[in-house]
Amino acid sequence: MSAAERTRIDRYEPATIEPRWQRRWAELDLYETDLTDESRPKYYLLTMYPYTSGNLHIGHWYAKSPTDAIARFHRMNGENVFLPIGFDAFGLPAENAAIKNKIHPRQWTLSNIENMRRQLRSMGATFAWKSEVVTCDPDYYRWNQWIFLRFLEAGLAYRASSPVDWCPNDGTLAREQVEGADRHCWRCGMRVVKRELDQWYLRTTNYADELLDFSAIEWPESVRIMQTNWIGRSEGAEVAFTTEPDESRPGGDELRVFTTRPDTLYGATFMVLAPEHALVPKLTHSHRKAEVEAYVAAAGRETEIERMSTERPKTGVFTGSYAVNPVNGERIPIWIADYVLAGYGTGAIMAVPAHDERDFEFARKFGLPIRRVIAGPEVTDAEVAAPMETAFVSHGTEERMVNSGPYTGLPAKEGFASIVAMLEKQGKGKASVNYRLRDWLISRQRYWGTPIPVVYCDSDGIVPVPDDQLPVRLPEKVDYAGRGDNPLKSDAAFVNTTCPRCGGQARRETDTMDTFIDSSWYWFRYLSPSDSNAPVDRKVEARWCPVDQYTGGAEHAVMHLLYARFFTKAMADLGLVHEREPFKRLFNQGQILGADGERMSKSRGNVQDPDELVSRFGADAVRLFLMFMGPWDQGGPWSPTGIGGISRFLNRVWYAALDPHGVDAGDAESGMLPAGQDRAAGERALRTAAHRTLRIVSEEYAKMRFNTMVAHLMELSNLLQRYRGTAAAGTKAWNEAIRLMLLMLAPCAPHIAEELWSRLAEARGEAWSSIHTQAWPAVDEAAATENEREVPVQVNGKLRDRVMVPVGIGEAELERLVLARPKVVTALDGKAPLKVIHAGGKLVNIVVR
RNA sequence: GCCGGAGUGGCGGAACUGGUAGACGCAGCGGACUUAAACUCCGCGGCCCGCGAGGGCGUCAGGGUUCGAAUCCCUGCUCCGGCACCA
Repeated sequence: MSAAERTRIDRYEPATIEPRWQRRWAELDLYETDLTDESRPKYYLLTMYPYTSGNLHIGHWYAKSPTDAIARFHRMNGENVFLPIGFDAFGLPAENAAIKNKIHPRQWTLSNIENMRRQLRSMGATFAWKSEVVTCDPDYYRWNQWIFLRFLEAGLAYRASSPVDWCPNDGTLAREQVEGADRHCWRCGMRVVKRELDQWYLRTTNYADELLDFSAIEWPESVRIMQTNWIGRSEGAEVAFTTEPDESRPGGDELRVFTTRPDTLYGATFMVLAPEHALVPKLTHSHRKAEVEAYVAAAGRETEIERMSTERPKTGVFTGSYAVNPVNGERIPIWIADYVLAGYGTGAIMAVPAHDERDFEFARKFGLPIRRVIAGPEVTDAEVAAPMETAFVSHGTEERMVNSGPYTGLPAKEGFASIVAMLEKQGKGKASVNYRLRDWLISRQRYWGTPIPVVYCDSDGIVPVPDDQLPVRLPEKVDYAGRGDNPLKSDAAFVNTTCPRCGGQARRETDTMDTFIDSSWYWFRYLSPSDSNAPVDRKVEARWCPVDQYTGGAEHAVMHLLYARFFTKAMADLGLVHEREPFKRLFNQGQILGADGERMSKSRGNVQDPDELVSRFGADAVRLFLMFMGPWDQGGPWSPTGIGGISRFLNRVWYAALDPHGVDAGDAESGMLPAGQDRAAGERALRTAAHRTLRIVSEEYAKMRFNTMVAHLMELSNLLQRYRGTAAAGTKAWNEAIRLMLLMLAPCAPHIAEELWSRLAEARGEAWSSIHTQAWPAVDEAAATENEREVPVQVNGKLRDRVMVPVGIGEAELERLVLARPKVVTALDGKAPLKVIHAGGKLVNIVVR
């Protein structure tokens, strides 16, 4: 097609058509969901709401374009789709910006939201904007407070003093918000230190076992494994040792330990207590006092990083006391060492150096005895007696017990059970389960979050703020005064209040809630965003929950996704909701990295701005390109080089739809039907291709395989291109193929599909009705079936020929045909076939010797 | 160290449940159109040998199972994600 001819019809100009349709769709409320509509099945689709950083980057588009395509696909398939959007609007960056630019966090956040709304709209996505929630809105966070008060009443929230992870920027952190071997803050990267503080906790550990049960949800295995590991359930036993009396002390104190290896109890040669263990002062012998106190003090000063490093050699000191092993009455020394953690189990262990690597290292260093009590099936008596070079940790049905009194000779697994039973009988222990999971520390020492709704009264202690006084609002005027400190603390008008119980003077809690509280129930709020009676409308929730499909990044596997499950279960137990799982299906999309393969960040200067791409190529091209890049769960480095190919594809669709008879200049063949084809054959080929594509594409939308879905649309477009300008163009079959192409394109490239749809309707003189309200087309199976098929022919597994055969051909017939092929005859080289394999009509393999 | 996942052309990637490796696209090359360029269109394209027909090799490496392996099994290497002394 020459330039002159091309101007005969309008060019494809995304910059003019896209905003026009976006406006039109919004005017028509095309994507607002009627939550009361019960005539169609519901489909609750949720994408993780963005943090209000101010700008969307290409990663947001990568996450949200396919999500929007899913929404549109399901809507076309007759479901009532709800795809809400909102903003995660509390958090430290707002405060940092406030300090730096002297702008109020609220103002910073709200203006960022304005910009992000504009950017999100430019995607042309089907978000139900009228259901939007913004978490820094008092109408939202008052329900954080309300739910917190219900948790408090139910004993699910409590205040406790313990050593906590403290980040100089973010204040205290939950356990899962501290990352890496160097123990840094997940958000700002600062190293954390330990501090002893009074803080608020939520009892996530109450739900440890239920959180391990994933039977009601379909989540990626990797996430389930991560959560399982994070919860870290260990089955074992608690064993009571008793302290020995000596010349200065009476003894008789009970020292309980947790062990996962009761089968090794005869191998315990010493005990180790965490330096913080309550019995340490009492057990310290007078002549060891100085040394022990110095060690405890040093351990207290150390940062977590030093203490937790596995590289560091073991340290510890002897207390001077001894304990008695309940199974054999043996007297073993009690040590303290910082490799034993105060916060896990009982804060004390029995050390079995022969069968635990850490205890082994410690015993070696301090010359403590190492006694083997478990041996593998091949180990001889002589070897059992020989000194050990490493700890032997395996214990299954193969391994047997040695040096274990009456248990000697038993398989380790049996010994485990027998010893636990014996301990229980004698009252010296019991089977016990421990979890790595800790309760969720939610207190944060900063301004821009939800105030924790309690006051402290000198006479009444901790008093919850009554419901009718909610929300406890953040004061508008904030004085940062240049300190990194929480400005609420120095805000007298906020802090000083009266006790709701006695009316006397009281102080408000100045800590605010972890922002993960906000995201732990936000999808419930989307269902009734302005309900002023309850956080969740149970009627609507009953119909719409759980979320059918949740999409978002894998980085939230053990934080947000675990908190959300905990909240849902706790809220269900409080009768606030019906469902015990928040998200039925989860999909983790991959992450888009910078062109350098590194995480996109302003400081690296590798951030791709989507606005710029949209103005150059159009939203449809950007969306399609992101979907085409590769599997959605894979992500990868950003490279814009391929986007031109997508533009070309959309252009070809444009001209095929509007100008079927146009022929582009090319070689002499163009504009002619393929050799041997008449118009009818061309039409048949078009119909077959269109319906086969529809069959595959429908499946790929459902399976979220967008990259191959786009590839198949391109194949169909290439075929249309071949017939464009031929006698088959503009025929009924051609128009059908175009129609199917537009319908298939509609979920992923909504603007161009709508534009062409409306132009074609106009050309036919029909009234417009949006392509996005059309039903997904049905495959014409008769058209999609071909009557000939190509069968590859192998000789000894090597491809030698291909034959076209009628579809229903019998094996004998096919075999005769194949053996007569010249290429096959040559390949056989006169040898007689030993065996002929028909792989279900898909392939023929002739085996010769 | 432990637990996951992945290694396929110059690049992104495709290949159903063991059955034609490299779909689709990018970059590249040749051609048409153009005064010219861009755009657009037609064609070529794993590597090696060959004018060609064709042949040999080829999915991280090495071994195995099978008529047949990118796909299954064993051993090793590399990369990515998670965990960080949890007794």
